[in-house]
Amino acid sequence: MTKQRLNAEDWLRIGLQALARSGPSALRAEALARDLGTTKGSFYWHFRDLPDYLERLIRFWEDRAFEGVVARLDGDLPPRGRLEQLCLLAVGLRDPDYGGAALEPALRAWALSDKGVAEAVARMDARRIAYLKDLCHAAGLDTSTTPTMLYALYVGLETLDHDDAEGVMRAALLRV
Amino acid sequence: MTKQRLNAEDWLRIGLQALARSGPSALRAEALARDLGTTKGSFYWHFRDLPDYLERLIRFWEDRAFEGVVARLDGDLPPRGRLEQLCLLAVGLRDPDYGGAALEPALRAWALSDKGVAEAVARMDARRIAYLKDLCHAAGLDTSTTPTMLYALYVGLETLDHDDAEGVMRAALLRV
DNA sequence: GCTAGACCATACGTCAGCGTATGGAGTTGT
DNA sequence: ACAACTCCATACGCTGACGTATGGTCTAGC
Repeated sequence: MTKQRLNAEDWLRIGLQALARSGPSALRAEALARDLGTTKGSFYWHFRDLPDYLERLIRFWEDRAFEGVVARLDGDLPPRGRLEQLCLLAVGLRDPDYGGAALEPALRAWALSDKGVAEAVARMDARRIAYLKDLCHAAGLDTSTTPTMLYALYVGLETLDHDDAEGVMRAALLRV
Repeated sequence: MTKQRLNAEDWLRIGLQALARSGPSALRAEALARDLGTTKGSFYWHFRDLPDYLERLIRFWEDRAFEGVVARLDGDLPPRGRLEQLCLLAVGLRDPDYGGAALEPALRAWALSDKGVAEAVARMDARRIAYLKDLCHAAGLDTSTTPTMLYALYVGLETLDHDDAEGVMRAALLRV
């Protein structure tokens, strides 16, 4: 039932899923090939080598992880409403095709042993916090600690994989 | 200047440091031996094999990570004061001999690919959150979301390795 | 149907890291 | 001094994973 001819994006998607499921050590050509029901012959057709694949994998994530959430925001809401919607969206639904909620903790894990990944994650964090800061500013909230606090809370809830992450985030939003 | 005869604890300490510095992939016998200025002959003298070492490493952490912080609390403080002291201690000083602030994110990274580690981390999380819940209860605070919120914030700040983690935590404590 | 190119399977060389075997050096007690 | 024990160095075989080489299969276009 799995498709027989693959393209590079199939390999990248399965890579994010494997990363989310089993951590960075799952990013090996032969193991991914098994997941896709093929062999590494296909892998080395679509990618020069493993570093090439990993580099494109991290860019694949980076190209989607910011827009994916922000694009869903309701532009008609006032700043405060958009802030709350953003925080609740972030801790809520994720796309399982791209690794689901476990992806980003695994990415941070990967960043521990790969400088390029660490830089990509740092860029993403900075970008998101800057966006949160703008929203807080527009909503007339404190901008010195609140944006970082909300973001750290998001990262922590994601890491802990807490059942009622949304409830906790909601309680926190009542207090900012 | 490094000591010539080693014991098992030397290997465990260097293991936590390597884990914190470079992630789980650094937990290899020969690499650790280089760090200690010896060879894997010593490693296999003190440990049966790698699984044995890793198992003892995780227990080594588990035996210290809870008591290490709680023992420093000032018992004379009222509950609310102890809660605040605990949160600020947690995001603050760490023992670099045992891996420093980067250790626990690396442990969570490791947990992604090792079931035993995942269970140990889950036990630790549950234990700490239960302790926080007791403190919140004694302080007359909400116990449904606040303990998890404070803990997730701690985990997030630790993961982000934020410069002013203490300031962010302090701001959060003003609002619980 | 045939050819060209895109895509995949398989076999192989290479290397890193595990675990073992064995001998040797250092230390302690007598 | 010697024996016994603790601890470490080194050489070796083995496995898993990377990357290459080479040939096979599928599909599009004519």
